[in-house]
Amino acid sequence: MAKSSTPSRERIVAGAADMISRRGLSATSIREMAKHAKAPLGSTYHYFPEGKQQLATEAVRYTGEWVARALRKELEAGPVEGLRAFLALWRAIVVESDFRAGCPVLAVAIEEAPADEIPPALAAAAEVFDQWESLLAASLRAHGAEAERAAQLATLVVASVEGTVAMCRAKRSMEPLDRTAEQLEALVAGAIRG
Amino acid sequence: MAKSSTPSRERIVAGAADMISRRGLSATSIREMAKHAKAPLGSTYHYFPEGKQQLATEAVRYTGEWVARALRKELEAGPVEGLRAFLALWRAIVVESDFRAGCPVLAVAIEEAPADEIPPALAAAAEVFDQWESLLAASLRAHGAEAERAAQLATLVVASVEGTVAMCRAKRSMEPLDRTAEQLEALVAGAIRG
DNA sequence: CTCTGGCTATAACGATCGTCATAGTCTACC
DNA sequence: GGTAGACTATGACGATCGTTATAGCCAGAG
Repeated sequence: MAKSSTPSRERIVAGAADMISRRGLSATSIREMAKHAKAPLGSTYHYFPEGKQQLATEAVRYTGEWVARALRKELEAGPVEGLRAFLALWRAIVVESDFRAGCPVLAVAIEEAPADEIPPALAAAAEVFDQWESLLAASLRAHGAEAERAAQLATLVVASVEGTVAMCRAKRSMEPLDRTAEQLEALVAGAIRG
Repeated sequence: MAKSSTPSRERIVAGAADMISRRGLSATSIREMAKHAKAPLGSTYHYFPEGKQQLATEAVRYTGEWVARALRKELEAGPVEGLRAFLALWRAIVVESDFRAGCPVLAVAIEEAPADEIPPALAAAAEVFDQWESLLAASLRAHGAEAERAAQLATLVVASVEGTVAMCRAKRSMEPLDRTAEQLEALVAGAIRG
């Protein structure tokens, strides 16, 4: 085989990320994910033999990589431009879904509360947040921001955007993101200036 | 009857809020909520005849009121003190649950993505966010902050704390909240000074 | 004491869940 | 052309979901 490298597997992952971002992890069944990706149910267990956890983990990582790629590219023009791209990206997801979709990474991070062990999907979410923060912090430092402040600001950006997206969905309004955007842009601009 | 006003009903709501904050709405069953509150399943439908939606709605409002009460009290000492109390409150929830609990309002806000109509629990979440923002913004304005800036900052505080709590849970570390706290305190202090 | 009505106990309803097993199809290579 | 192995089709498993129904309990009012 091999030629294939069918986008089938990737379609499932991307579709899973989308559905998780709308309804949360445990409200999204494997059957629905398969149907949404026009793949048979059997295929999901063929590609993801460890079941739902594996699929959720890959969906988180997929989203993480997708956002990180956009972030890396836009950060080349500077931290403010990177921030603006980050904001625009989430704005588009919320607007284009008519306030129904958000961030699948946050959705997974919130729904996993095991007693004994850490599920892989939760660990993946932590790594994705770290990755986004690292990209922002590195760019801030490269433009003159002090290290500690850069780290703090990067965390604030990721956290507040995640929270704001959820608030926009609840309120069915983009005003929270507008407000957060203005504050964050001023903060980032100030950090690389002084 | 009437004398009763048994705390039974309230116990169910409080327990539901706690469980939702740990596992999310759809991962929390009514049976488990009843058991957690040591109430029979029948009672749940007696007190909340509209079922899970009603219970979720009341859990959101219950949490909203509880936080708002703490916020109102501590804001009397000023915006910075109010912010600190807000941060301490969420810090305690995360730490005392060993990173397993978060904010039930956020959990509900994220898990509801209906096609046709807005579920009452989601509307309640929007109102709770609004309430928290209003309290913070009013305090900021009362201490000299310009109105627009106060509103923006209030949104940023609520959103970033919500997001940070989720990040702390995923990373199993309080570092994100430490960083966010420092940034927010500086911002609030700056806003009421100039 | 009787009776009323808030609360509980118990069982069931259809639906759907995650997961697995098994047999079948198809394609790529020898 | 035949064989291997990737993928699909189908159906079942036990469990659990939200919800409802019905019968029973038990305190307080008359």
